[in-house]
Amino acid sequence: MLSAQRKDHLRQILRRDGRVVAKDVAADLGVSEDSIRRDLRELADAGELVRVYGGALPIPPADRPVDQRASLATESKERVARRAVGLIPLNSTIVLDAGTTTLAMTRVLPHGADLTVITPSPTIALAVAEHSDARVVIIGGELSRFSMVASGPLAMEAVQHLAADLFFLGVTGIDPVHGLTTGNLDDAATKRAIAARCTQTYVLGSEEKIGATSRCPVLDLDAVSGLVVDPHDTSPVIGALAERVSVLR
Amino acid sequence: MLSAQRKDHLRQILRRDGRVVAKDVAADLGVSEDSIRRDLRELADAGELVRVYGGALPIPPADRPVDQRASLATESKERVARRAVGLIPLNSTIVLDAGTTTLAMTRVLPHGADLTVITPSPTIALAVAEHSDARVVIIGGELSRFSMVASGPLAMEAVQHLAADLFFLGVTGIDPVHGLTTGNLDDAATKRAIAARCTQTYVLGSEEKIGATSRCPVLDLDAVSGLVVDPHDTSPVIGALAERVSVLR
DNA sequence: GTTAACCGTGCAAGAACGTGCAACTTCGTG
DNA sequence: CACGAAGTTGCACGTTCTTGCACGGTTAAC
Repeated sequence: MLSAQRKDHLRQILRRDGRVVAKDVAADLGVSEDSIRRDLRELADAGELVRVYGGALPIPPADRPVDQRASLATESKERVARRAVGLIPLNSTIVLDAGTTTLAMTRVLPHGADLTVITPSPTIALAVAEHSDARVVIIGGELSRFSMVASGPLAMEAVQHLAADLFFLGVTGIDPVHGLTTGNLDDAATKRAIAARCTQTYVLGSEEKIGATSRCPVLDLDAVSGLVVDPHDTSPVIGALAERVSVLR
Repeated sequence: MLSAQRKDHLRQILRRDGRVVAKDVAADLGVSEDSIRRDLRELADAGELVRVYGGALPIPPADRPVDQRASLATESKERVARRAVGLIPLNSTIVLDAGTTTLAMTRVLPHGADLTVITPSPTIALAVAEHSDARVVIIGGELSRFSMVASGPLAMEAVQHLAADLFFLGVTGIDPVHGLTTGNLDDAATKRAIAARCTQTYVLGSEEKIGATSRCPVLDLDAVSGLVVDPHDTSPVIGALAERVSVLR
């Protein structure tokens, strides 16, 4: 096991789980805890994580350089993103919708997982290319000014030619009564078309979406495979949602 | 075992396993570790991988040639961009290639000109949407890691369905003998396909491209409608180019 | 306050490294 | 064909880096 590779592994665990336990990793990789501790110390010196008793944690947002903090999602979105990334199997093809939560997902995508990421959003496409080694396929079409996503007839046609395992759907409203809603009619149609071409569809439900309703219906709650929510979210609406859809937290 | 053959083998292992362990490969191929180390060092010098203690790893995504974002447009590029934008008629449909010069064009696009801008580059798409009121159409396909442009079979197919008045082509080499060249084979094919679907093609020739030659031929000089160069550029090569193509400055 | 887990440091063994060198091959030239 | 130049390869050498262990101090938990 190469030292550099070990560090990559540590970074990945940190991104996936939000923490690193030195002892566990040492046992996992079959090396001494000393080596892990040394790696963690070096990564901490490089400013990539903070060392704590027993392992390491990500750098708290407040301590990060400002340029990083500006483009950061809220903590709720980051937790949802982490949970969602955990659903991605190796060697799979996934579709990432536009949105801040999916953008947060791009930062915690696993390396070396042989992923293909399809997206209608130029922003997401660039972010995936920058942060991971996944193949990136962009769906063409006219950019909707509303959401900066390819939509319209060109996009609808492009969608007909794709197929994927998972679709991570972003909406602006998730409500037990009104279902999944978003603000733009074209976008809603594109989202539906993508969902129809994917084996499973998961909705990303960060805090502020739960219980909200927008103008354009996208899908019914029972039309999706699951709803990924913030584990820390205690909203009672989630209980009501759970009666109609499988809730993952 | 030839050195070049060995290097191919190393590249292959790196792609397959995501790492190379010098000792293992040496044993596998029946050559000394020294030779493997030499090969790895050369591949690292060529920027194909990063050398680490014990072997080598792929280049981390963050360090790849993302010249688009990093480098600001030089003054030469800005003058070329301004001259090129002057060629755009009202109510037209144009294709903007990827590149820093086209990126500079997005900042000086006219407002209220009822433009449609088609592009295979997510970066350009976002820039156009931000700086102008043009309709933006993005060409889908697999993102080439080299240039962050949609290319490959999907892009080729998407290109067949478009039509435009003007194509502003970006290349990395413009030479009287070798013609128009770029660094990536797939990209070159995409550029050719786009040019075939546009009434006119103009090449953007900022200073550093004039007289330069890259590996992959894109088009002959006489296959394009014109070459837009920096009015301040006094390179004698431009004279030689003018014999084969109409030069606009 | 006691205990067990965790930490940092120093150290020695081993692995990997770069360099210089000699033997060998390849290639171009006379 | 002969010859020399240039390149490649493996080996030897000293150097650097990594690793696991031992030891004593520190921290968290009970």
